[in-house]
Amino acid sequence: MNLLEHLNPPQKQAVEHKDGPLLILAGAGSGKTRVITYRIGWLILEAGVYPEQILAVTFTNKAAGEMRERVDDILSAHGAGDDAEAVTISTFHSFCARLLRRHADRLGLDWNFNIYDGDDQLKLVKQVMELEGRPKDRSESRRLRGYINRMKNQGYTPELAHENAFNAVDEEDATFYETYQEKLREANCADFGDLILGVLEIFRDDPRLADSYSRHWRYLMVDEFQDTNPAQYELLKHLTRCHDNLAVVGDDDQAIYRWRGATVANILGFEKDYEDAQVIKLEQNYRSTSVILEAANDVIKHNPTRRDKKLWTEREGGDKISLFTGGDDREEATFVARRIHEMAKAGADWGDFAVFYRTNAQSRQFEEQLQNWGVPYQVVGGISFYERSEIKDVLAYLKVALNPDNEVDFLRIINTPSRRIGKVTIEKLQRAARVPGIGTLYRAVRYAAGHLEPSAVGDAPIEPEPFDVADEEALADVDSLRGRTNSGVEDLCELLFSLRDQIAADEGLAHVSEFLLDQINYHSYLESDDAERVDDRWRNVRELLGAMEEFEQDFEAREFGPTEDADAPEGTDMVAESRLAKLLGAFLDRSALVHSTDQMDEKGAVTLMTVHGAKGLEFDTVFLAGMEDEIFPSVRDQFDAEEIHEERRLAYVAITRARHKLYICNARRRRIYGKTRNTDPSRFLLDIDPERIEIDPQSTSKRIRYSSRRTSNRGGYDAFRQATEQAYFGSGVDQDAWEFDQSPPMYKNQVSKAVKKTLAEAEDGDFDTSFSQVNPWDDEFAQEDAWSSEPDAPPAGASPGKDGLTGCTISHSRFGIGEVVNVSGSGDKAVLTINFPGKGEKTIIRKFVKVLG
DNA sequence: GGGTCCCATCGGACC
DNA sequence: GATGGGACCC
Repeated sequence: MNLLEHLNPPQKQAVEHKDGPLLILAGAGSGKTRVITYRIGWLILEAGVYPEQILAVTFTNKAAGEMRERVDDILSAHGAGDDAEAVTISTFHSFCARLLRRHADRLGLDWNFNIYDGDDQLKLVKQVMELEGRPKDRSESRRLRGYINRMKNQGYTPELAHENAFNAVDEEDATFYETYQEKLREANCADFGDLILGVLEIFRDDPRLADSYSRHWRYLMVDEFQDTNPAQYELLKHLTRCHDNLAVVGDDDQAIYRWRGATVANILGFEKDYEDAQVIKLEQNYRSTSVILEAANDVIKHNPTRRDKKLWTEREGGDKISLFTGGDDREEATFVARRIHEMAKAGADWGDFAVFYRTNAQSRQFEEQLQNWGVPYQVVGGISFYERSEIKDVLAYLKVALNPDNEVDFLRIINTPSRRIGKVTIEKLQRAARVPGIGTLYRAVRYAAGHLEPSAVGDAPIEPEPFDVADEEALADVDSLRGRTNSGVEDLCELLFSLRDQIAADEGLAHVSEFLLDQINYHSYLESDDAERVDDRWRNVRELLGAMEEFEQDFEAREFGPTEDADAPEGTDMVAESRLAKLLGAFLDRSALVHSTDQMDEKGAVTLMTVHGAKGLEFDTVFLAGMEDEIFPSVRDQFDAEEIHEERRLAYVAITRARHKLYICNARRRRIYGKTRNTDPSRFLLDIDPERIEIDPQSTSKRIRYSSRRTSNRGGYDAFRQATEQAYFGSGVDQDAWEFDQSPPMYKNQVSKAVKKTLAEAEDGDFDTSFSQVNPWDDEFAQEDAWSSEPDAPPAGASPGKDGLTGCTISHSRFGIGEVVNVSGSGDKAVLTINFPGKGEKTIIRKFVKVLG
């Protein structure tokens, strides 16, 4: 069989691993997708495994799609093309969404629940805050959303959140989480975190159900394993209850989703959890030249506690990395556009180029300049198609039609386009919704519209049972809305009834939407809303309908997992039984879970994306833009050791995307939040051996270390340190809060506020203002040589401990015995990075550990 | 009671 | 630069 002939020995070994746990440490560009797909092929073709028994999990739909395609190719080439369909290849979220749909009732959800995205989630948080009489506070609502997501990523239900609360603030947040969760269930909705956590709850509750799924999918494979969070890890544990055939592929150096709850401990400690795990390292890089690879290594080697591995390539040498420094961010963008234009003229394809930046906001300059130079481009990410307001509007109607309890979406559509239902009316309806016997906003609207009897599509009758004066008043208020001429409430009610009738009658999805657009006169609404953008937005709406038609054609309710375990469908709801309801549900799920990075397939255009979006991709020529401190690494992360490690990994990911040529760009001055500021070159850029860099002839600055600041940003760093210590030691908080471990509790926020303040003070003083007067060009004449200047202050966390603690064994009251892997600062307040076997790495203040020697 | 406009605020990477 | 909330006008 020639299946394995194109694989190198470790790849081959990984592919031919059949049973038992397997950890594949796959460096950037080492062919990991190849290994996964060939292993799937090998299991089916050579090892007698049924395709239905294989489950491959990825993080993005794009990765899943690509994997399916390649599995399809491999199997087809060996005459088993039909088998590819039967393999389950899915993202964590899609996979869980499907499981959850099947067993929704076990969580107190109905079959027709909707999925809330981050925006919807924030709206619900605000509603709950209002309900609790908390003051409106934007940052507080965001913080609470963040808290809830963190808990869910940890696999914590509200109950567990309470159990793990350290202090009063935690308790309060956990209580909020509890209320939020109740409201979410009342709305018959699930947020992203719920998809995973919900399945966990079901499995925790009924291990036998987990067993049956575990017996069904006997061979599991997980891509990008370093980005799994504790909840996802637990999910995998449930799914491997009846076997231990778990093959994971990952690279700890590419872990960039810590902020999403991912924990590298999963990959660093895999063998501890799966004791007889085989470990295979893929270290040969097939993608990049050695110049690029070594530059990446220059950067990443500053991170402590990496799994030992060394990438190598046969592609010795290669073009040096070109550095361009512009006077400002506009010059930077102009350079990129012009250089791409030149290279394309010389024969390169537009599709060979990519521009990476740290934040989406940076894309604007590049878009403008690329347009100026007539370069075709596509922006990946940013505001996704499904996040556009016109798309969300249309989908909100459909979501409510399917699931009228969905309050967030109900509020979205109640007066869009205007039905003259304003704030006061909405408040009345919301009060009425709380009257027993009414219960939801939808039913309040039906009540207000006089539809007390059940509707044709099986809604329950409305029988309000007021039990106090407030209820009576609420009902009287809502009664008063009834019967007014042109009542918007009645219109809305009629519209929802028709939509539900059409779903029950199994009309086409696009047809129903067409009807909707017509009924609400959506085009004129768009026109009145924003006359300039109406064409654009209407085109988006048409595109959505096109997507529906396409989806409808391909749709077939496919089997998913063991059929005998499906919870029996119940009820005689006409909507529930229609094909269109299932189709619509599936379409809405996909809309919620598909991100715009997933639909990037245009050839013949330059790709613009964030570094996060770039993971897993490769391009001939990469422009890595905005390589300045406070941009990359991001301001928000530069003082926390763990965060800076993550930023460094991000830089590593960016560099290793390039096949032949890497450009690194930055600007000496940049407009940020409306203010122009001088910049410092990124510390990651300075990490790269200058041997590998050449200054582009067009560069404004002829030096790598172009900064004209008198001091390095050391001053800011010291200010930070002081602020941190004050924040920690001044407020007398609970000791356990001091470790900023994988699940940073709530103190971070308090600290960062103090830090911000101190930094602001530092800048008001002699720190920042002084160099705004310095001629930005003067460093060309500076006396220091570009390379003879002192090395930068080591980044936080990477400086060697003065106490000689590194390598010491210590003990901690909660985590037990561990080994110090890194020290920053000194004395009692030194920040230690400690590896606790089996528990992963924690960052703990010196005075809370006992040094054993 | 609803609609509009202006001001203030805040700003990350994503399923 | 977007977005949301509140003041003010209709």
